[in-house]
Amino acid sequence: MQISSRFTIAVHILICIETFKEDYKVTSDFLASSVNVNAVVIRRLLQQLKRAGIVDVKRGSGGAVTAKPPGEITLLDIYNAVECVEEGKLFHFHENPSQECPVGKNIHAVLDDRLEQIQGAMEREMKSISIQDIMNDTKKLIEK
Amino acid sequence: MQISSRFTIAVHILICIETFKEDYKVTSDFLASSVNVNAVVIRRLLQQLKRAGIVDVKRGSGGAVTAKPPGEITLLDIYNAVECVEEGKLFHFHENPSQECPVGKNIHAVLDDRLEQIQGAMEREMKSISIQDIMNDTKKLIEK
DNA sequence: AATGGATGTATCAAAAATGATTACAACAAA
DNA sequence: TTTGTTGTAATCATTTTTGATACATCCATT
Repeated sequence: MQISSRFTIAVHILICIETFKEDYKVTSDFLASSVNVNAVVIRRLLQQLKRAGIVDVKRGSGGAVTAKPPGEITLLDIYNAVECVEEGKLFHFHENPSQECPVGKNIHAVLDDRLEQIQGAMEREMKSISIQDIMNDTKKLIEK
Repeated sequence: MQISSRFTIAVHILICIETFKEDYKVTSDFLASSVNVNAVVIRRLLQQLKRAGIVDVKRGSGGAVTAKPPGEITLLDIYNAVECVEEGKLFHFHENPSQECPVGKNIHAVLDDRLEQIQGAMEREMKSISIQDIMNDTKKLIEK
């Protein structure tokens, strides 16, 4: 199955925060308008990003800001923050392969490393892209 | 969300077919026992693998065999065969970003390439691993 | 200290995907 | 013709996601 839209929405949120931080108070309603989803979805995501140390959210007066420089926030950080899968495992393994069958008994031993290798390649690529990178592209497009 | 267990089950199936092809008729019931899921789940997967040209399944008399050498069946082939997502896209994009917002309007333009880059890294790694590779490891473990 | 705008979070509902299971027609070989 | 198997439809339960409402909590400002 696909990786949830939480991930692309979270990236969208961070780009918004950085783009508008000078000119607007970036509230969950503001973000909800840009992304076009319910404000509660945004608040839930902001909580996850906050727990991961990526953003700060102010109660009462309101508004979200990044908690560290955009160059230090990678897509992998965001993925890990919002993709709440057990131990960050990309692949769902079938639960109870037969221990009587020679193949069933060994399937984990022969597959686990390969799956990690694949997931590792994906994560390496995610780690190589920062919010700053995407901000640079965004600025260029907006200025045009 | 995670990639469905259809993927690991499909790999398990193929390893079973190759491991037992000399000694048993590998039926959906046989495979269901090793994987420990319902036989219909196996049959559905075998159909998907068949449509992708990976296995042949015999009606009536029964049994499944690989349709090409295991060295030519990669994990990417299997992934594409069973992970029935629209256009094979790994990431689910939020549907309707606001066209009024400068960020919403451009979010696809700035993200699509990056997402493809990540997915590409994953697929490259999947393509580098064949059923033969996994068979080699499996044989070693079984013989021990 | 009252107010007003915002967050944090619980709860419920709806939609989509997964996976289990039953049932049975179609098929092929003995 | 019998037997074992595949191919596939139909149904159900479960899980995950996403949408939506509601409201207590918070905090800056008046």
